[in-house]
Amino acid sequence: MSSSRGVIWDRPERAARGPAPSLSREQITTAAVTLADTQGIEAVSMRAMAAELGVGAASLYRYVARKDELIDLMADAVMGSDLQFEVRGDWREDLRSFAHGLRAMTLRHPWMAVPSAGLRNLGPNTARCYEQVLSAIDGLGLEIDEMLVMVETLDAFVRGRALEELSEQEAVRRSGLDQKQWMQTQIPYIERLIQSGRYPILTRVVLDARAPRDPDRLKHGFDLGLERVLNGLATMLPE
Amino acid sequence: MSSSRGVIWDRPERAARGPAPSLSREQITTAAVTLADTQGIEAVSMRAMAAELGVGAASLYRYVARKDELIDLMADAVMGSDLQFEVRGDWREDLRSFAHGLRAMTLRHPWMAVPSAGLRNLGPNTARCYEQVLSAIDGLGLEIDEMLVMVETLDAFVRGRALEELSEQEAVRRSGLDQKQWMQTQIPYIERLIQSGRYPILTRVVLDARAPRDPDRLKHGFDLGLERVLNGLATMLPE
DNA sequence: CCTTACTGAGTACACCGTTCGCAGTAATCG
DNA sequence: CGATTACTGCGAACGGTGTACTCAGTAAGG
Repeated sequence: MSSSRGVIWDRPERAARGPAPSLSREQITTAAVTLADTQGIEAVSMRAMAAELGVGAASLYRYVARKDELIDLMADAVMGSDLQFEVRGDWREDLRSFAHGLRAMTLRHPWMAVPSAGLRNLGPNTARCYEQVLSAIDGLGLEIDEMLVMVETLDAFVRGRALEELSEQEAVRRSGLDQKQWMQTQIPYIERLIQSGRYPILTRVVLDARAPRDPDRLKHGFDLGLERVLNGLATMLPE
Repeated sequence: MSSSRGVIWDRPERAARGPAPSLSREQITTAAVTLADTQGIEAVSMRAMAAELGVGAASLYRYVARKDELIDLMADAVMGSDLQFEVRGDWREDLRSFAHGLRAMTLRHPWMAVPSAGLRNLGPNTARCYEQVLSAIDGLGLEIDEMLVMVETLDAFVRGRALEELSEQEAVRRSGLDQKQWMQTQIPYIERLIQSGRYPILTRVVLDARAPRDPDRLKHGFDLGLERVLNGLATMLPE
């Protein structure tokens, strides 16, 4: 049930016999990514995809065993084309570059933040990215297991942040309202929270913190947190 | 469109006039949580919920404006009843306790890891939890904005880890196979990756690392990463 | 050249979230 | 005490969804 036979990356794109497919995986994938970026991931339905590509809905199942596999293709394609970072030799700078690249990629493709598109199926592009980031901390005297912990920890931070950063944005988008209007719907509740007196520190957050009023608060929070995480990872290094 | 009027936490549960509702929010919420825990979040449909509660599907819309609100209720209920941690006065121990509690909660309710159930709508229980964890780092000489960064960073790490830890488990569950069978479907692909020779470090991971063979690898990775993150957060403290 | 194995796709099934309208009921007001 | 008002439960229906089945058509291998 997982798929007709094995992982999609192991199935040949074109069969040995029979007529040539009228579509390519790449064609389908880029169409899906464009649709997801512009209309949201929930707009990527098999029928919508088929319409976009000018074929019947059922035809797509010649290319993909289940919709999940389409998502896998999308995720790996984006990892290949949109995740950019540099490995120059300074581990800290390199990991920072990776983190920024991963964040930027996720913000460009919000649907990448949801777990259905995780590293569930390690596509070739995804594998290349992790190979690259691992190479940035290779030769520092770390065991391979320690290297894994390091990358997984950083990855978790970035993805967790992206989740936080996108959750509000997604809530706004789904409500159909614009940012301002949505804010208005939240204000009365927040005020009631404050007036209840049961949340003194959250009250300070709302009243005193710069963050809620800073348009770049998410970016700032990310950058500050990232430096702390990198500080923490530095404590893993030998000596 | 966001909801009939305002946030659900601001709407009274029972109307001033008319017959008494035959269900309560709590009843609906606990039924939904149980269903999500046992059958997966995608099994939580309005019809299934209605059947479970012995009412018509449309009746649920007397309690909830959209399905999203039901998810909000579920998330906040779990934050209230299943997220346990202690604040004793040692900030590091307290944040560790929070992290462990948050991870345990997420593993017990995998659907909590997806962004649709994030802190999108800050329910009363969710607010109480964040109030509590903020109190653990109050009085350390940090600005309120710095306290926010600290909590958000830790939260991001834990949620990101939970996403990683659950993604495989979710993939297995959705495939309908058991763990062993699913593993078998992945092996040929992994072998091809290795044999391609393009991923030398990933090859070392597969061949040399203890992690892939360690049944507790996820817990270990979490604990190790958590200590690094806490080390990093310590570098935020004044002096 | 014929067998084999594929491709495209119409149709159908079993779901899904949500809306509408209507009958019934309880609290409030005059 | 009506009458009014505002609610409750919910059957039916609308427009979607993923996907299985089937069948005709086509290209390559032996």
